[in-house]
Amino acid sequence: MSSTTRESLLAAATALLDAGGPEGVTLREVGRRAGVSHNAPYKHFADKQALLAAVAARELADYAALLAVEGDLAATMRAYIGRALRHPDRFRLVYGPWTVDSIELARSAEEAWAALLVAVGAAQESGELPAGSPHRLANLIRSVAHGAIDLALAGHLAKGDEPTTPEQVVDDFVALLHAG
Amino acid sequence: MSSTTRESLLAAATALLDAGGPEGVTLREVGRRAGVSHNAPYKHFADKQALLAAVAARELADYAALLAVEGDLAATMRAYIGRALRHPDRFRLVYGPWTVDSIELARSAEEAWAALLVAVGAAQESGELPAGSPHRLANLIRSVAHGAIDLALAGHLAKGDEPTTPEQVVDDFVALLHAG
DNA sequence: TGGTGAGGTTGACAGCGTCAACCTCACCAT
DNA sequence: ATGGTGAGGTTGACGCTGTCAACCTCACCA
Repeated sequence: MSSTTRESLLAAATALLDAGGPEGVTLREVGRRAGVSHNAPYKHFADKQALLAAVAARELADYAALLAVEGDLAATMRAYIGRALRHPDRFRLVYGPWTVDSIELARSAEEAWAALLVAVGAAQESGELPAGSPHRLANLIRSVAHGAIDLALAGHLAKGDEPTTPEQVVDDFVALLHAG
Repeated sequence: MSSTTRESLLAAATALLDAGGPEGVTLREVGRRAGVSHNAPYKHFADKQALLAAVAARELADYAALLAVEGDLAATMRAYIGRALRHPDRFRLVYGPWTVDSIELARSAEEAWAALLVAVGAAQESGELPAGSPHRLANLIRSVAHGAIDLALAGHLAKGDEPTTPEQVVDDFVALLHAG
């Protein structure tokens, strides 16, 4: 049943990612932390990429759950931004350059997208968002949030003037949306 | 003057990045490509991060130059998107997780930000963009473009429906801006 | 009861980033 | 002229990494 070792490996990998960024995640250290040999991870994951993909899939699933809670869209996006800023390395991992394609990861992405679409649709019905293609609207708002977060993480949002937060950017965008 | 070896190292690193992503850039291979020993790079760069920072600074300077050409903002952003999509790994490197802070990189970032501010100011004067804080407007448009590009590179823009391009997202945003 | 496969082990391998020591030679002050 | 010095290059070593191969164990089922 749900071999606990696999769970320990995932937990160790996540902890290492949080603590030391992508460079900090080493298959051998993951093994050590999980209390197994340096090669045990290969009994549960094809290779390092597969392990990281599993970690990313979990984080992405959490994003999906977060986007699925009812409420106004502005609050939902703030929650998303909050989680991303709280776990920056996970965020970067999720949207990083995947050379492997994991079913698990793809399904989490699908869930997140579906949840966002529902939220946008609801916001349109409640009048919070203007009418129009929900797909395009969802892609737009997603791009704003993602861009603001990623730029903030890279230290490029505050360039030249007083510090700007992703929340501020998204709020500006929502205000603009209301004006239209 | 301007030791050519340094230039060769940068060129080799850039080529490796383009060809094999971040994992493809190896200090030893960079040395081989440049026709020097595996330790020669250390005579020109403190470590691997410093070499990559120099590559990133160059790309960022190119972005700055691109943002500085006169023209309507929509076209400028399309040019930016075009270059990012043409060199995805450089784009990711530039906005990646820097643990070192290079003067060169910081200055290129400053240049790019300044150029964008000028472009936004001009667009406001020409009536292409609405009035308001140019800083906030610049951060917003930058976030949209950056987010759309990064999501597209991660394969997350086209999820669920027919393919969506970053250009489309930015165009939608500009249209929204005009409506307001 | 015997075999089999999942999950674990140890040991090896090449490649990596980096450090240390050494060499060479153009260049400058004496 | 000459001596020293520092920039730019070399070779060799170190420990760490991802991965492969071979082996062990033991619960479980035909």
